[in-house]
Amino acid sequence: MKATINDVAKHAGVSIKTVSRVMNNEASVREKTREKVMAAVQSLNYSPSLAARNLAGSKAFSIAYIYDNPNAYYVIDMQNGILSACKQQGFELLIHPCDAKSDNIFDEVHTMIKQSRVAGVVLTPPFSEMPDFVDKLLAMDIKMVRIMSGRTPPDQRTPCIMINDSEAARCITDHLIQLGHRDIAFIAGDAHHNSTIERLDGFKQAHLDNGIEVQKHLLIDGDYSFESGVDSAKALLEENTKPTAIFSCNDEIAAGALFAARLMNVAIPEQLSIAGFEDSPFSRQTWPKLTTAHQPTSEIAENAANLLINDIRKISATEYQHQYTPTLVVRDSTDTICD
Amino acid sequence: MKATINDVAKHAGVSIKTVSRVMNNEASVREKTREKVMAAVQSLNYSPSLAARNLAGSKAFSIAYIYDNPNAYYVIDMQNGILSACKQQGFELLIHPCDAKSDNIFDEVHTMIKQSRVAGVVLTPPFSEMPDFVDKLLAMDIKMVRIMSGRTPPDQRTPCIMINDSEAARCITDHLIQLGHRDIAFIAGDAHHNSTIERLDGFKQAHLDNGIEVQKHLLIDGDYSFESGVDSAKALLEENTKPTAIFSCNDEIAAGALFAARLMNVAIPEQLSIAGFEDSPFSRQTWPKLTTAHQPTSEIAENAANLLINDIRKISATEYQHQYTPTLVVRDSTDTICD
DNA sequence: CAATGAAATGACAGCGCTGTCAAAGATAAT
DNA sequence: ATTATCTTTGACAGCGCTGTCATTTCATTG
Repeated sequence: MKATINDVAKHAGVSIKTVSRVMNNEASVREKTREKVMAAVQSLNYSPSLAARNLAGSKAFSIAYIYDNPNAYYVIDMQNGILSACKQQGFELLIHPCDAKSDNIFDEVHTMIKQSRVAGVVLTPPFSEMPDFVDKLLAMDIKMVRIMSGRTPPDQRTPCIMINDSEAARCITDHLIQLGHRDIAFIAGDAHHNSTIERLDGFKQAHLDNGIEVQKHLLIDGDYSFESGVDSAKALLEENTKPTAIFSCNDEIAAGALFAARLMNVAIPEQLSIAGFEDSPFSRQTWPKLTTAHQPTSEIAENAANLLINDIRKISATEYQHQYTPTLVVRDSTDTICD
Repeated sequence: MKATINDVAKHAGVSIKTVSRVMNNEASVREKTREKVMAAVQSLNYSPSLAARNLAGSKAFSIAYIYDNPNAYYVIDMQNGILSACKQQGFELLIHPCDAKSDNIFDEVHTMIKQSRVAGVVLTPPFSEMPDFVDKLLAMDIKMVRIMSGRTPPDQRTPCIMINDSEAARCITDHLIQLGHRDIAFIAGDAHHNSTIERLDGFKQAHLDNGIEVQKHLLIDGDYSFESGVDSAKALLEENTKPTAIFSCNDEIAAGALFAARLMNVAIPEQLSIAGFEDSPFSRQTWPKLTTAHQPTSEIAENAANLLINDIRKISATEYQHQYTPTLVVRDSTDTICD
C-alpha cells in the first residue's frame, strides 16, 4: 500500500524522527543524511499523511479560501491557482463561501477555522479590506495572505498581493482619451471596495495627465452589478449632456451599459464607447466585444497561496509582497466617435 | 479547547467506544445510551476529529468533486451544493479540476484518490457518462454518485441523479412551435455528451407531437462553445432556407447565435427566435435576454452529495435515484415572427 | 589527547479516533 | 432457577506522524 514514514526510515537507514525532520525542512540535519532520506522518499514515492500530521502535530497543513464574490469566473480562477500551490506543497484546501455582509461573519469563520485546524487563509476583497476582520484573525494567530487593490500594503503584518488597479484604470481612461473622448462617464463599483476607489483614482489621473477636466456629473455610483450598469447608463443617456464614453468599474457594469445602450438605440462604439474591467470570459461574448483590463487571476492566486504557505512553514520569506498591474485589452466596444 | 471523544465519554458515563458507536450510527446501542451520549455531545458541542478518524479507521470521510467544465457558474453552483451537504454530514470536500480528454485521466484520479483517502466522488458529465472510467472507479471500490442526462439510470451500481433534458428540450421546442415557428434549427453540443442526444430527442419529440417534420438540413453540429454558436448560426443565416428559430443546446451557443445574428443584421426576436439551455446568469445579461431552461444546480448537487454520503455511511439507501426536469424560462429572445 | 560543548540523531509517548475481541448484561428457552 | 443465546458495552492496541528529551557524534580547545 502507500508508503509510511517507517518505510522511508528503514529504507534510508535512519530513525523516523530524522525523516520527519527532513520532511519538515528543519535545521540540524546533516546534508548527507538529508540526501539519503530524500532518495528514499523519491524511490518509495512517499508523501506524509495529512491526517497523521494534523493529529500528531501542533501545526496544521490546511489553508482556507474564504470568499464572497458573485463572479464565478473569478472564484474558479482563484481556486485553481490556490489548488495548484497546495498540491505542490502538500497542503489541503478548504473552500469557504460566505456572506461578507452577515453580522457574525467573523464568528462563522472563527468556528470554521477552529473546527478544521486551518493554518492560514487566502483573503480577497472584500475580506482583505476589512481591518476589523483582519485584526481579529491575526489575534487568533491565523496566518493569511491578502490580495487587494492598491500599490502599497496597508501594513507589514501579512504577505500581501497588491493589484495596481489605479494604473490599469489610468491606461483604460488614457486609451479613451487618445480616441478623442472628452466627456467620459465613470460608473463606480461598491463604494467601500478599495478597487472602486483605486479605479476612480486612475480615471482622474489620466484626465490630469492629459489636461482634461473630470466632469463631476458623469461620476455615477454603482455596485458592480449588471443592473447597476443598466440603470446608471440609462440615466446618463437620458441627460442632455451625454458622455461619449463610459468607463465601467467591471465587465458586469459594462455589459449592463451595453444593454442600456441597446435599449435606447445608441450604437456602440459609433455613438458611445464602453470599457469594462476584469476581462471576464463573457466580455468576449457581448456585442460588441468589450475593451477591458486583464489580470492573470489564477497566477496571482497561486503566487498568493505560495506566499502564505511559505510563511506558515517559515521558509524563505523573501518575497513578502508582490504587485500586479492589469493590462489593457482593446476590443470592439471602444472607438473614436463618428457622428 | 475543543472537546474530544474522551470528554464526551466521561460526561456521558460510558466508554469512548460507545461514543464512537453513536457517532457512527452503528447498530446495537441501546436507545437510552444513545440519548445519554447525544446529550453529552450537544452540551460539549463535540464534533469528531476528521484527522483522527481518517488515521484510525478504515473508512474515509472525504468525498471529491471531479470536474471538467468550462462553465464556471455551473461548477460553483455544484460546489456550493456539495459543500452544504458535506458540512451537514461532517465530511470533507476535495476539489479536483481536471482534463477529461487527457489519456491518463484515470491514473490521475486514481493517484488523487489513493493519496487523499477519498471514500467517494461526485461525477458530472462528461465523467459520469464514461463507462470505462466508471467501471475502473467501481473496481477500486470507490463509491460515487452520477449526475447525468436521461430518464433512467444506465445501471443500478451507484446512486444516480437523472436530468430529464429531453423533456425540457421538448418544452422549449414546443414553446417555439406554439409561437408559430416551423423551420427550427438545432445547434448541437458535443456529440458524445448524453445531454446533446437527449436534447435532440426532445426537439424531435416536440415536432412529432405537433405533426411537424424536422428539417434535417437545420440540424447543425456544435460543441457547447460560444464560437460554435457563432459559426453555426452564421452558416444557417447564410442559406436560402433560413430557419425562423434556433434551439441552442446551451446558453453559450445561444449567445454565439445572438452574436452572429447581430453581425448579420438579423433582428432578435423579430426575425429570428433563439432559445438557450441552462439558464446561466449571463442569459439575463444578453440582448435580448434569453429564453432558456432552468435547473436548480446547487439543489441537485446537494441532493447528489447526500445520496453519496448516505451510501458511504450505509444509512438509509431509500432514495437511490432522483430525477429533475429543467423548466422553461421564457424571456425576450423568442417571439412570433413578424415580417 | 582528553575535556568540552554544540550539533545531529534517536527512543518513546501520545494526538483522537476505530477495529478487534473479550466481558458483561439482557432475554429466551429449558 | 439454570443454561444457552443474543445484545450491548468496554479494554486495549495501533493508525502515521510530531514533540520532548535523552543520547550519540563530531569538531574544537587547552
